[in-house]
Amino acid sequence: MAKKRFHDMGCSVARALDEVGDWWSLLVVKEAMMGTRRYVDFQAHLGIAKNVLCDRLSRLVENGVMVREDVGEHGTRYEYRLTEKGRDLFTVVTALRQWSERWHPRCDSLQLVDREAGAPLATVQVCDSRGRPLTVRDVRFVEVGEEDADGLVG
Amino acid sequence: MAKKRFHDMGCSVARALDEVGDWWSLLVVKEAMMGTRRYVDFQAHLGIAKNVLCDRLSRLVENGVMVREDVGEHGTRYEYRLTEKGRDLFTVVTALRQWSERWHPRCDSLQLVDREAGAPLATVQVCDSRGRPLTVRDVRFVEVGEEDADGLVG
DNA sequence: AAATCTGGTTGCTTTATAGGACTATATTTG
DNA sequence: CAAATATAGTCCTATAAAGCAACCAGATTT
Repeated sequence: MAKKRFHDMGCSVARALDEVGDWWSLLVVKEAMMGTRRYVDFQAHLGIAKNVLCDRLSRLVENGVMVREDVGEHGTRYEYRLTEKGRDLFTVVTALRQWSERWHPRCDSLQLVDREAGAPLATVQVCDSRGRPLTVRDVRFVEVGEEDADGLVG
Repeated sequence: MAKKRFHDMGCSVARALDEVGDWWSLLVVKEAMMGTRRYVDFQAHLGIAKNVLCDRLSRLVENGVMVREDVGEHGTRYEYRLTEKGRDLFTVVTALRQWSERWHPRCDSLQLVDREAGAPLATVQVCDSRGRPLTVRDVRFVEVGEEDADGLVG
């Protein structure tokens, strides 16, 4: 009767969600991407309960998405920072952000721009090997080593 | 003491996760993207509890991510299908899939290929307005209407 | 007529989450 | 020097959500 976990479902999407699909997890990652590093700041900015924050940070550290570093020059002080693996979730978070902006406009006052030019980012898209955009209807799922056809989606 | 929802946090990522960030929600969407349409099939393929599946499907329909269609030619029969909004989550799901494949190789036997060429997809990336790949360290978050600087991430 | 299929609902148990009180160490303030 | 503040938690309790099995109702198949 324990909460079902997804890591053993033989599906990479499930495996990913097992690590970052909990309530709050991706928001903690997103907050870290905005520069937040300290426990109290995560707590204040997100409005998350302290014990839940504790649990999420621990799990993210366990899974190699973040690291906890002692920076206690003055007093008890730690920093939670994204690892390479964590920073690599930028695509996921940005895809979510853009999806949200397309379907619920004006719910956010923040905009992402590239640091160099100050211009808005391009839309994240799934593309084929030659860079042409694809929808879910343009793809097939094949067993590695086998051929497999399936119908249209939607 | 009710579960905290994210829709009113003034953050588009939070808003997105409020709709599809529940345990199981994105897996249901992913399953639909693979062609599954019927209640019993979602249940069998995912191994999700029936009442939870009920709740997730209802919420996805409420939020316009899926639709429930009566196709009861023979007996009680409905189909749950993705809407345009739901299909638009393809980028998010694919980004998650690719992230997972990078960080936990060989946990899935399925591969996505484009229907036309049969070739694997390109890697989903965040790019600037001219198509050059960006990491989270290459972006800034600005208040719309204002300028705002922030430090490096990670 | 009985069994099966489909799409649920209900009740029960376990786990998660929210919120507040509390702690321990270290630092800053008066 | 004493008191207040800061940081990073832990512990406890109440409510909500998840998992599981049993049950149900209409329609179809056997």
